[in-house]
Amino acid sequence: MGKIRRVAARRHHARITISDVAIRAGVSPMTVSRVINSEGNVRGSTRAAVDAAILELGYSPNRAARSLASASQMQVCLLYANPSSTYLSATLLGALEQARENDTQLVVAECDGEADAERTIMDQLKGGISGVLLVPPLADSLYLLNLLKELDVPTVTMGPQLVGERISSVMIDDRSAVRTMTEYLIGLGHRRIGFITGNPKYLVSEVRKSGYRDALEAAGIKWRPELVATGLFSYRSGLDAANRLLALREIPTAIAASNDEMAAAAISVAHRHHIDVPGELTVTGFDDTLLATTVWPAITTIRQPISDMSHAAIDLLTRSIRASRAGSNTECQHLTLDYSLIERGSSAPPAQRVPRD
Amino acid sequence: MGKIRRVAARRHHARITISDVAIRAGVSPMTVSRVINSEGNVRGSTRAAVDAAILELGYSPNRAARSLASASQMQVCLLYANPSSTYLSATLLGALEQARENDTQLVVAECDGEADAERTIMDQLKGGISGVLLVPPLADSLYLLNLLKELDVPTVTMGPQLVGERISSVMIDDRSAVRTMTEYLIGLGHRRIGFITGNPKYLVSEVRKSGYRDALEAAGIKWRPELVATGLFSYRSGLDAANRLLALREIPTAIAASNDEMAAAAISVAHRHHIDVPGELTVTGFDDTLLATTVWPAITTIRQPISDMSHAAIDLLTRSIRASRAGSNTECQHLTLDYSLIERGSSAPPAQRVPRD
DNA sequence: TCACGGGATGTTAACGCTACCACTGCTGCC
DNA sequence: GGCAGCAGTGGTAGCGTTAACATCCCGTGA
Repeated sequence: MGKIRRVAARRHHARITISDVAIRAGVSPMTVSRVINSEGNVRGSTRAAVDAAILELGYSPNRAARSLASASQMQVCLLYANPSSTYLSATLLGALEQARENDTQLVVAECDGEADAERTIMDQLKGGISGVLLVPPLADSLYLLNLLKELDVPTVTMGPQLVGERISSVMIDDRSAVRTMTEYLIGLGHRRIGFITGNPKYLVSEVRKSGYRDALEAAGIKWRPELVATGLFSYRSGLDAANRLLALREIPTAIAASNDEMAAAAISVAHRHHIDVPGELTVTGFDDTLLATTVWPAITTIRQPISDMSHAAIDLLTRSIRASRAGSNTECQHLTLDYSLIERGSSAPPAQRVPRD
Repeated sequence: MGKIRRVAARRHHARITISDVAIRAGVSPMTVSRVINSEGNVRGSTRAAVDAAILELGYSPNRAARSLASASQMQVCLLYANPSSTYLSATLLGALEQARENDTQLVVAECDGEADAERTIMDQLKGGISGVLLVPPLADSLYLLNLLKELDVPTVTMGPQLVGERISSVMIDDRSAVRTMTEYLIGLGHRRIGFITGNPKYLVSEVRKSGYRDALEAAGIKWRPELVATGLFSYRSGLDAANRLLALREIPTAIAASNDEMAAAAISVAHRHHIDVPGELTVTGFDDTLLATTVWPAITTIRQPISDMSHAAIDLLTRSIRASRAGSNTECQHLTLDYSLIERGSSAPPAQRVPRD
């Protein structure tokens, strides 16, 4: 008895495919593909018909088939080193969303220090990633940036635009942000404004300090070195810095800290000195981390659109990967997104000194 | 003149495929596939040969081809509602890693409240997701769990194992964790131990309180209602609860709070009452959030292995999706992972009352 | 001795999409 | 008129893997 060769009728998933759309629109699958990928050389009427069919059938392309056929399976690596979890989670959310949109696999890797970062990058490259996104503080590392440039790995940073480095970046204008904050304090009536810097080893610290100076200069307020205390971005360093500022003969009526942690520390020091915040002392932060709303009073601060930034960064990265694969040498881009000043309970006009109306 | 049909020699990506491995190992691609997917019915020696070939060639399977062939393009949705960013980032990291391993697309969606969650779930289902991971506090919502069960959507929660609910979950043993913490306090010599509960509307609050009672009972310490203050998990509610406990005629020598925020609040209240922590009062938290190490003294607390939990949860979820697709009706599982007690500066033996040696 | 069962392995045909041509008209130009 | 050029479209053959069979082989029991 002859054997009947049953053709494997792989259960049809009832999924709508490109062919379904093609039939519906009365064209070939290839044309549908062209429409989907918004290639040129498709007549307007054809395009419209296909679009209509897609809409009617609720078609959405199969990502797996797409990357298989186009051999464009993209993986990018988001590299971080102990940032605050607020920053990390916001970054991840934005990056994930954009990665999904761009049909790209997101790999997240932690490392501590540059040496470890180098190792991690090499490992990831072996693992098949085709681009790297650096978030602070790694985004600040000239060493890493040079390494990545030598390896010719498409890279985007979320951080300061490094002079001379031809690497794309997404950021806010830190200088202008601190200037805005300082101007806000001046607007409240403060004249004696202390400033707690960030860790001098990071470029962004210097940048933020410049914003403070800019505002003072613009308002014609003399810059006093004793009102600037160096911090390291940590709570502990904030305690020390605030102690120094509050030990001055004439204490400031406001303190602008370079991040929320140090601002929280300043509030704590003030309370220990029985100085009321904001009644006797205004304190402001930077970053709008969880901490800003946890302490009492809640901290007036600057919010970076972190999710939007990582969103944009991933988009930039995937584009530049595609471009470099296509052989075209794209210029690197620098995106600047808008920050916002979040006014909370830790800031108020100065008390007695400048009586207001 | 006949046309010569040139076969499109799609540029070979020099990528190592399953066939390369098969040739090297002297078997068929199918056998290699079986080895990769660790299916049964492969002889040990064959398996070894294939493994060797894989190693030699540095082969790694093409994810796109895999999901295409197995029609297993899986998307799972991680649904969250304003959890702490510490929790969120840890969850995301674990989930991302496992999702990658299981070749699954992770979609993250935020929502606030049950009504919004329902809408989000419906949207995501339309978007093609095939499973849902609920993280606290959504994991606690009977309403959502019932909804998901009715919709027959594979679901895993990171949270309490709800009685009667046939939904898989991953968690730590909260009851035992609080018991451990309380026993630690008793071991330090504390006898008068206050407890700040979580928001009564969440099951986990009750569970944690039971752990406190367990420990007291086991140590033969009488349970005093006045030593239990109800909180809501928030910093503010922690202030109120701590104020109540510290207003007692005889104040406790230790306070165990149901989370770090309330513990931080308790420390703050103690300081305002000029009570030294941990000299005169020990305070402990739960969760090991960023806050635990930010405040001073740093809080002794319980750490949940959050990344490991989401890791496990995603694995559970993808398995159950695969199972439900295969038609087999899997039992739901409940995984319990280990917690750890992190000893920090906020705990010490009680002061004068119980002189030690 | 031989059919039988079942474990181990091979074969074939998808999965849904796109690269790479081929083809069809039409325009423009010598 | 013939032919190159080009926009618009279609046909075909994969991309790398796995599902569903088909086949082989070896030990067993009748």
